[in-house]
Amino acid sequence: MPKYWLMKSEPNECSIDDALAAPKQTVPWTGVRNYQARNFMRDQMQRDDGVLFYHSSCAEPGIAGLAVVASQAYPDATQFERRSKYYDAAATLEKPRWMHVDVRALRKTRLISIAELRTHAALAEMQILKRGNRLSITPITATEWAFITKRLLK
DNA sequence: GCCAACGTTGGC
DNA sequence: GCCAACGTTGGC
Repeated sequence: MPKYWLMKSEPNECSIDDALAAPKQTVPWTGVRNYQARNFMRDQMQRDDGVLFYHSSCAEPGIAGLAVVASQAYPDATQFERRSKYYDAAATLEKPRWMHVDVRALRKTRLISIAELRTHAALAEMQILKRGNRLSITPITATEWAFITKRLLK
């Protein structure tokens, strides 16, 4: 069974356009430093899972594109790079702490703003709409995925 | 820039 | 293992 995910990216760092312009339209989802988000990637994500590519911390937050999971999880190289802002002194090559998958962008979509998402009762249970949500990777149900891709994006 | 909400840290 | 303090997230 395919799974579906919403993955937040700051367009300053990597927008849907940036991802589409990358080699093979694929970007390593580096920099996740939250255990819950890491565990989703490490334990649950499978190649070809559907991804809603979400722009966060920007002028127009919302779903900006569609993508797929393009690899199994593997160690995040930035945790070992002393000059990286994602450097983690507690991580070792033998015992990496942070893992990530690759994400392949499929296409840019119209921007479905968070405000628009909030107007649909069918989407009320999306974690991203819950008060205080900060998790950068959240699961999406098959029903939510269908609603968004077949109704909002048609 | 504000600030609520949440995760992490570290003293005890 | 508790919990106050602190840092971060992210929409507004």
